Amino acid sequence: MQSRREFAAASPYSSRMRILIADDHPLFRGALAQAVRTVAAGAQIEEVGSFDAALAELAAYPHTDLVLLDLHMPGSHGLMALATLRAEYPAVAVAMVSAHDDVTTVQRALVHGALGFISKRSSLDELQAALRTVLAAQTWVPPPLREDLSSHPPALAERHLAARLAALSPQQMRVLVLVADGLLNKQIADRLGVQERTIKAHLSAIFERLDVRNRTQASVLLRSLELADPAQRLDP
Amino acid sequence: MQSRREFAAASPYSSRMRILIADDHPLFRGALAQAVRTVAAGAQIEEVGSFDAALAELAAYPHTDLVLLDLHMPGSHGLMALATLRAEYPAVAVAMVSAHDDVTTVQRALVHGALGFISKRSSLDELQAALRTVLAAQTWVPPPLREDLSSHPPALAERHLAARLAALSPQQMRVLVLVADGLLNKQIADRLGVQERTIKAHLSAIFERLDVRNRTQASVLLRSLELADPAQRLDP
DNA sequence: CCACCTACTGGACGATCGTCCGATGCAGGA
DNA sequence: TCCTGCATCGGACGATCGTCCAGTAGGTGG
Repeated sequence: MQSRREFAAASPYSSRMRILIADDHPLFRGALAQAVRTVAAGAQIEEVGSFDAALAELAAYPHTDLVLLDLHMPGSHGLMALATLRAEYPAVAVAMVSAHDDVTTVQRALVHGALGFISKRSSLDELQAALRTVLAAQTWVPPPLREDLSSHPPALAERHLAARLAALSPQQMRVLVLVADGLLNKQIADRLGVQERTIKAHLSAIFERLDVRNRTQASVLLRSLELADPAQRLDP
Repeated sequence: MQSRREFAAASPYSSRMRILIADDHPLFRGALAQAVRTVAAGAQIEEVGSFDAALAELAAYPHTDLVLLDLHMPGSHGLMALATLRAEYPAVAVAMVSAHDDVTTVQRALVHGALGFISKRSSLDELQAALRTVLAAQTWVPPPLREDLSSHPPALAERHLAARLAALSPQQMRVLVLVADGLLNKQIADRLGVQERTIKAHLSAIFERLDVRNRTQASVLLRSLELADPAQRLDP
């Protein structure tokens, strides 16, 4: 799949590996951390429960080796979180973690730069195997899906979309995310601490790279990374 | 669930029932038509393979009694097709038909005005029971999901979204769809055969009813009806 | 009949958008 | 070192957006 930069397997001679676990389910997050400790004894593990917290953690420690990113958590709009993270930290490997492990979703995650896709329905053995694989900078997908994935290449439109989004610089991606929230240029400028003029310059570049004509079309492209959230029952 | 108008069960004394089957899979479409013929002998059945064709058919025969609408077909962006159809023909009952029958999707379809949800994985007996139910203007959902659906009410945000979108007039919905495609006001005006001034007036009303401030936020709302398409492999 | 909604249109106006020209400083790769 | 990309900013300008004021016409239901 397309990747901005090759991931390097963490060398045993280097400093301790740093692994960030981002999942809003504390129990599963803990189980994930325990599994990581089992397969990578010396790893330094951080746990967060929201996408914003994950971004903050990465901002503090940009040299993180691997992020285990839940597909559905507060602030992460499906694959938008993956794209944001890939734009901001191209050198950081990201493995998606989700129970929503249908072929198309896994395929989309890989196309958009995920190193692997770990199913939450994995057994402990499988989970550990998955972690060993991604820690060695190898792609992992749930075994039952491998045949389907290899026989059905991703849609051309999806790869095209991924290529266009991957062409954006980190700041451009930040601007695009805010545009897709419906903010005005002035508001985006204030949010990012720059002049409105700068936002306009970014937008012109964004439109050119995404091959669109206005902000609405650009946000449609980004929003297409949104996935239907299978667990959006906030109303008891 | 919310509905603009109550559906009336087709009276046996009235003229023949008119049923529109919209599904891009010819085989399943035929099977569906056969099942309809079995449970409603005298019904007049029309079959189309795209959402645009469905709209054209309804434009020609607005007095259709029931539409069996595939969730994933060319031109229908997930639940956007349902919303469009409900806005245009509030009196026409719509039953969604899909193999993508997870609880959340079914629930969203009902919230957005579907009379029922028929799973493509149904047996022939179940399919006929489902058709009899929706033809009697009763809600149908796949039996395995009924317990889940009754115990988990839909998200407040989803109902709020549905209420706002259902408040739009047919023409306003048409405008919104084109806005969400990134078209300029002038382009929308040309497409609908009116003045740009009129589009602006519609947009002001749309923004007020959707409680948003600009076209980008409005298109985000509409696009949230989009579902991840499980079968978007166009690339052999 | 009248109130109400829908659809369409007009003038005017400020706000916002997006692009054209240009510029600077900085970091990283060839 | 040179070159490219990134990020920032400026002026100017036309295009577009969105709202304020207003009006006409048709259909529907109480």
